[in-house]
Amino acid sequence: MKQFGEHGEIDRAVRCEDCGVRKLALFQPLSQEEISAAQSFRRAFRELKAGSSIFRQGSPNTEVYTLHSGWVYLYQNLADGGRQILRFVLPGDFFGFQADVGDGKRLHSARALTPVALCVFNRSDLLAMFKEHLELGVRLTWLTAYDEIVAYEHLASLGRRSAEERIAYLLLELFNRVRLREQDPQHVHTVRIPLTQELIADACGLTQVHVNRTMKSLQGKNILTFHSKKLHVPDPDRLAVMANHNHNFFVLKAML
Amino acid sequence: MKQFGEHGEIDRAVRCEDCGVRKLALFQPLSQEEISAAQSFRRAFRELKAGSSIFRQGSPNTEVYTLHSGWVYLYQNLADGGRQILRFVLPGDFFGFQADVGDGKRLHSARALTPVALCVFNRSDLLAMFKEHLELGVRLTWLTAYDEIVAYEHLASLGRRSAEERIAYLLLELFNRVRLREQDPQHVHTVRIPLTQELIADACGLTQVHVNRTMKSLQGKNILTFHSKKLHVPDPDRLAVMANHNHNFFVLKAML
DNA sequence: CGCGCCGTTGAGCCCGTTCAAAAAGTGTGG
DNA sequence: CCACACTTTTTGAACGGGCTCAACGGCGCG
Repeated sequence: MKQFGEHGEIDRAVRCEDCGVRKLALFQPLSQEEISAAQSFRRAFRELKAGSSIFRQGSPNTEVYTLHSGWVYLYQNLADGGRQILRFVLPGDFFGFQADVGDGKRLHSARALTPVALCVFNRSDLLAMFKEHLELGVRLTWLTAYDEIVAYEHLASLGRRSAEERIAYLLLELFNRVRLREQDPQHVHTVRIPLTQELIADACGLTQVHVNRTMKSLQGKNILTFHSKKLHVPDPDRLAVMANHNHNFFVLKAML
Repeated sequence: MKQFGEHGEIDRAVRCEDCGVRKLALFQPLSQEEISAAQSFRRAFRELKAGSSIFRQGSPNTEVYTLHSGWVYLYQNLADGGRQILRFVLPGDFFGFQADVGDGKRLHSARALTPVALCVFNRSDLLAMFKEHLELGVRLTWLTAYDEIVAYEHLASLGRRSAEERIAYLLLELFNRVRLREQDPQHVHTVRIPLTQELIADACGLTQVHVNRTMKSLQGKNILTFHSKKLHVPDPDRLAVMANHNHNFFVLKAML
């Protein structure tokens, strides 16, 4: 048996084959054998309070994670005190896999937005996983490539979109990602999004004050409401028009 | 033997083991055996004129490429006519590998900035490459993860940086990447960068007019000069300060 | 020479920022 | 259940970085 319990507790850890978020995760379309292989590589099941740091830029790049429950965000701190959020991580998502560049240090930080539970793997085990279970390696590559195209969509958003469009796009994306985790996505119009206006601002490259005003305006147009962490979208198609990020919306839509 | 010559000519294709850009490429740290395996998977060696389209968003996602010579850029067209450049591709770089999302269509476009020569591979052969040569698969994953962190750095740039900083950062990055391809990088202070101000604008999320004014100002501060495609940087460290993108610079520096 | 692409310059405007302060949650302990 | 502290949201007023629109200049190329 593996050494669990470094921070988390073994008895609260779910076995991979019984895991409810697995259908969304790294190990989704895999055989029983591959799933137990994955489980054998798991090094810890770690539970953290909201606001905890998971890793920081500059720290050694040794672990990778699957988020079991809660929300995580990846961000970069800038010299002038600014912060850019790079990605929001939802249950089932894989994160923390970063190319090794020279010094083996993290280039960005990860923090728990809510209380979270993580499945922890050693980065150094990945090569062995590759060797023993080709499908796991292929899947890791696919996930990394997927994160890359998502990052590219966000690049286009930050580079070329107005405040209104950026916010609409971010909320639409999160709305759809959360809906995906529901049993009947098409009929869900209200989802819980545990963000503050400041976090939205840091993800969209705007100030909190301007996020407030812009969301007010979106509300005035009956595109969405967002109160006490509940995002309500009466007509997702109208929000998509607002986001003006044509084709990507169809991608997200196709996954529903 | 494989069917070459679809667009390019077999006789101008270099064998992988003799290839000058290989040291920078996907197949860099590999054994002789793996290199010839890579070569056996190459489907074409394709030469294109400056301005040619390599693939377009919406087209089927079937090929991947190594750039043998010239410059390529990846970009996304937006509904309102705007354009965001996602990445500049230099000789030896791998590109065109995109996660398959539902419909198997490209999410962005690629275009030749200069005359280019490409080594073309079939996307569908990648799995076989994985199976037969584990190291090639690991390397592909590493490269994809590397592209992701580069995209994240650009996200931070577009989200949180001033026009001056964005331009300084882009030019510093390209300066260092081109220098890497020289025999004695540390002593090179002038490199050829085949960009127009409009392309710089589309990469930095600015207008061409404002790029012009900002570069003028950088020139006035003796940070750099850029005339007839020649970028001269008297003191890269000062440019790095201007770019204000602290740690990433050290990454690029470490690779020199 | 003439055409087209690219770079340069000017004037005015607007989106988003900055600074500041108040109001409205939200959680905690008594 | 209230008092208190802290976080988050809301609102106002003024500023400014980057945009828009427009015209001109320069250079390469057929």
